[in-house]
Amino acid sequence: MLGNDGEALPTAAKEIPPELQGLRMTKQRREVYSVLLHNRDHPTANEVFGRVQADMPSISLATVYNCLDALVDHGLINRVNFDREPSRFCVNLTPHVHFQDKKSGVIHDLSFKDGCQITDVLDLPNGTEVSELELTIRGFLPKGS
Amino acid sequence: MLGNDGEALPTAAKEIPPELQGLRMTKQRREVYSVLLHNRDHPTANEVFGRVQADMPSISLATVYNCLDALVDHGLINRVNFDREPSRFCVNLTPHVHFQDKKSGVIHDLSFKDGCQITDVLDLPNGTEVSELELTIRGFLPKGS
DNA sequence: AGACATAATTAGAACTATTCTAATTATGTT
DNA sequence: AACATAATTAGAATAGTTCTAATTATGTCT
Repeated sequence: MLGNDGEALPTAAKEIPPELQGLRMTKQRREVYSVLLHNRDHPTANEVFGRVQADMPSISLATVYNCLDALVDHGLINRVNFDREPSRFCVNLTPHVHFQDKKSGVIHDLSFKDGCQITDVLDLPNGTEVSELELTIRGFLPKGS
Repeated sequence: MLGNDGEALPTAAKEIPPELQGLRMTKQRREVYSVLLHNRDHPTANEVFGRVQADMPSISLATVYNCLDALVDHGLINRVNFDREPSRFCVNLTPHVHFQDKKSGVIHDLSFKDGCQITDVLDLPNGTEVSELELTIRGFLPKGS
């Protein structure tokens, strides 16, 4: 259903980054994280479940939810919400927003223009502390992108 | 739970704007819309249900959902989603984003700086057509705003 | 290594916001 | 008034997610 952006990807498992400190890296969490690293198409929990089952048929859906929560809590992945659709998960930790192409359904990560952030264009009271910010866009990409 | 921003508000019912063309204005839809106009605190469907029941005890929750959907479809109100929490509803039709103060829980409408829009700071491919865009922010307002 | 405390996993039940179904009622039109 | 159509309603159904309680794994301390 959803495609893959096709970037070069690390081979995971062996290359799990140091943010993992403080998170008990169980087989299940490693596998969930690895699945997310290998196919960065913003899968839902259920899609992750399906992919993990290929390597680990005995895992339960509850565990997938638990693992995803743990990874989000430790800042290794992000949760992405479009409206009230099922949450999706994203390993891209750089500041970005999400754009879903209405033709293909593919979700793309969109960066900011150099040196820009969203709050540059917003009328925020001086001294406001932003803790969480989520921007989702749907639309049509130009032909041939 | 949620407060009211305290703006001057029209008395509704009598002052329903012309966008209503094409929408059959039933007692229930009028009442739902009127409730939203009178207290602009971004209530959930369930909160709207509770408020409408004061004037119209026989209304059903399904009708409230139907009415909200109809009003959204006709562009009279907007649906607001924070994560996967219950949808909230907003009569403000001007371009704005939503900020929830983590201290009070109150949701504020935030405007753009003069002449700015979000896409100004985003790296969108040239010719991208944006159909829907939602930005939600959570954080802390400075003391005494 | 063995024993212990703690945390993670699991299956399944439970929960909640929302949507659906089918029957009834209201609306606007001829 | 009669008709066709759309809206309302109660309640059942659905779907994503969370909870519960039992089991298993993990890391630590001796």
